[in-house]
Amino acid sequence: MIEDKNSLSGLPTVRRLPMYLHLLKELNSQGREFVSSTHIGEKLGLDSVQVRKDLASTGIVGKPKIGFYVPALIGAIESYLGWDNSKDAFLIGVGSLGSALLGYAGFEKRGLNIIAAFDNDPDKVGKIIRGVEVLSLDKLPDLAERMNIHLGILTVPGEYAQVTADVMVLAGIRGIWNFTQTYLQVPESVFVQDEDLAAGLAVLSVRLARALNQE
Amino acid sequence: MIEDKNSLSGLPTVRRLPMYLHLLKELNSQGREFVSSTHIGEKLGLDSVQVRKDLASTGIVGKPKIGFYVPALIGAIESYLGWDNSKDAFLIGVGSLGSALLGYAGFEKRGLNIIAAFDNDPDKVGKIIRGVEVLSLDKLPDLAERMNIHLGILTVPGEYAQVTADVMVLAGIRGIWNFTQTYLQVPESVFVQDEDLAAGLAVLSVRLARALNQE
DNA sequence: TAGATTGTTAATCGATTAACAATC
DNA sequence: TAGATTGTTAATCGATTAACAATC
Repeated sequence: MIEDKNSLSGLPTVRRLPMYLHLLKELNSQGREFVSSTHIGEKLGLDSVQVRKDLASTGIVGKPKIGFYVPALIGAIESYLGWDNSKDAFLIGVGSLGSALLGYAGFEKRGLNIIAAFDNDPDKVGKIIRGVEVLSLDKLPDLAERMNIHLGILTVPGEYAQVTADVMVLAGIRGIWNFTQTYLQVPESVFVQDEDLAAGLAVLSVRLARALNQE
Repeated sequence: MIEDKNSLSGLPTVRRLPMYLHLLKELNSQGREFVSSTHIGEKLGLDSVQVRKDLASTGIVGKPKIGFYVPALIGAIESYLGWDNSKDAFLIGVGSLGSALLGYAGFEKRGLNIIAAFDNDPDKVGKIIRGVEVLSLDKLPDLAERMNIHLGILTVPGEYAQVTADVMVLAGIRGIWNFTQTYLQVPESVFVQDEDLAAGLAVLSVRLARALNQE
């Protein structure tokens, strides 16, 4: 079965699942056992039908009149997202954004372990930033193979994005979380997940302009 | 005319505009005068029809057989996004992500100026981080009014997100760029732009699992 | 039982893609 | 002129929302 690598089907749902998870963990820590889709929807500004459809995609089944058992729901979402399994990753480019991501506590609790960082700057190589050692980019191919790493977080300056991605692909990286502005050309076997701050800023800019002009 | 604040119409286009802009500036610096939608599409992995439709939303008009005049296109996109006008903003929460954003050079060239940062931690108040002074959160309401600030970047820990947002709204902030995981309850007159790293990580996780399992 | 809630099927909505006329 | 390219109108596709039967 061939899957279009640009297929976005189901992705809006996948993007909402972390919101549910966040709320459910809060409810769980408050000792709440059951929750209805109506309640979740109210808390997150979503329609209850959409909540039920999203949750159904994880395979969970609720009980009429009662709702969903919170611990089971948490487990189902984490399992669906694979956040109950550990995934090792490299981070490439230890600038300000890269450094911030190295210290982001949210990765670990979602199964993502950054086990090494890489940079070309001799001033940075050898340092330990937020508990992660910074290595020379030369060492990436060898290490990726030996440690069986398939995932890379790309935070280099835009002008080096493509050449760095080429190195990563050759080293066997199969997924690139791309924080640069550059559109990466990669083989079909590799997927790129773009995380573009500028896209959010664009929406923000347009909406702010509308809000300030219209009222 | 009442506008639904949750309206997403046109937003996919708005989110793609920064990509075009990035490419066009590169072409411009290479001295290229004209570019076709086909060429843009090839460089960015998009269909040429979609490129034309996206560009048309900015009001630009191309020339059959020739394409679009690059400098005019750059100007049209920047104007449509309002990136040619300066917008002042506050940043609230000077943790690792907040600090990284303070140093993000991409904001300035898109018309976003962070003119002050706020935090409740006495160790941080009074410091200057990446050229921006960190002030006590107490001072936000007074300063927002005096300086006529309507935009806030929220990077506090999740558990303080709602109370901090409440303070911001009372202070007259009209737009909140929300980097926390918390869904914010705000009045209709305020818009929230969520920027959720976990959403991207969720998509990445699901796609990586598929890629590694299926082949 | 009655009513709240789930889960499914159908309708709507918006965005993308296809087809094609207009134009330099 | 011929052909490449734009811009528009129609068709398709996927996601959201509405309607409603099933169930505890």
